[in-house]
Amino acid sequence: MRISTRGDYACRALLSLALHIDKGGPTSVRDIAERTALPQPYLEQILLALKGAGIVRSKRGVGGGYVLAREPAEIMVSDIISAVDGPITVGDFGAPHQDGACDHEGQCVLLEIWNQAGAHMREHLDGYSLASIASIANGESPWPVLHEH
Amino acid sequence: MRISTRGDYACRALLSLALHIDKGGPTSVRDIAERTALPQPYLEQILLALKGAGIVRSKRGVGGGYVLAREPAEIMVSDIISAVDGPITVGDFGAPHQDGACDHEGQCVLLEIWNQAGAHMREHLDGYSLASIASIANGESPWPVLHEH
DNA sequence: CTCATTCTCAACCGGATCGATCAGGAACGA
DNA sequence: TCGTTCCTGATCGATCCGGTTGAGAATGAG
Repeated sequence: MRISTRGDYACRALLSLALHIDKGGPTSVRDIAERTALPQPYLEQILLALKGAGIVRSKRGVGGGYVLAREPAEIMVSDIISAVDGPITVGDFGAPHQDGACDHEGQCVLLEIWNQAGAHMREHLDGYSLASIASIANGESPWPVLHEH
Repeated sequence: MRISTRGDYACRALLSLALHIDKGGPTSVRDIAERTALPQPYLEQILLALKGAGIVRSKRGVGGGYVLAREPAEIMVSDIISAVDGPITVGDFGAPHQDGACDHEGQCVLLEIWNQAGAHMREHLDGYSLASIASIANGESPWPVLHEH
């Protein structure tokens, strides 16, 4: 999985929403763009995708903007990435034991290794919620201890 | 890191070399292409990159071809991927605490998460050598137990 | 009702990358 | 000298990516 700037931008925008969640009301795209220093028109497009995935809600008209649709603790980085960058996989190879991908020598084994890598990735990104990132950013929480192999 | 077909193809080709290592002599690109069912002209290009990275050696003229430059047990999947697909990272964002990437809100934290993901990836791909893959493919070894998070 | 605000939608663009091919050229061995 | 085989570099079409543009439609303040 390559994490594109879209995924990064989406996370930055949502992190900004999470950090200012006390304000209660919606935040306009313009404000988010200013706080995060991201290009506003591009950000609009990304927020639309996040809305489509049910991660944010929107309100139009004056005083409108975007709000997180769930609690920050229930929005995982993996959700965000797959909403804007598509499913979290490491490559677009067929599944093992399908479409003849394993007809030659030990190639199934390689496919399985790529799939494992994708699964690792998903697990890792599933270990961080907006809430946890926000509190690390605030200095309220330390970095979690990571399991090494 | 997105693993492209180049990385996959490179591994398949080298796995083929490892599986037929008993023959001793070099194997021509044509033979490798036939055994792996990969497009030969494309494969040539990939093998050239692998040669540049010192993973295979080549011999020209009749009876020429490619040979693994090291023991299969000493060639890691991570070596192969980074030889043909470039460094194993998850995205091309600047390093944390550099070029102003962390000027806005808690964005450093996100960068660090991406870097961790890349590191995980590298470790995972560093856990398989050509030799281990070959013996799994042969049924001589079982799959290793994976650490879950 | 009117109007500025704000989200929504769709097209578009330049550049990069990717998978793949093609056409020689250069080394090597018989 | 000649065929085999690697080597080099150019090229190609398709796709994606980061980003812009421009018009439209809902909303609420006045």
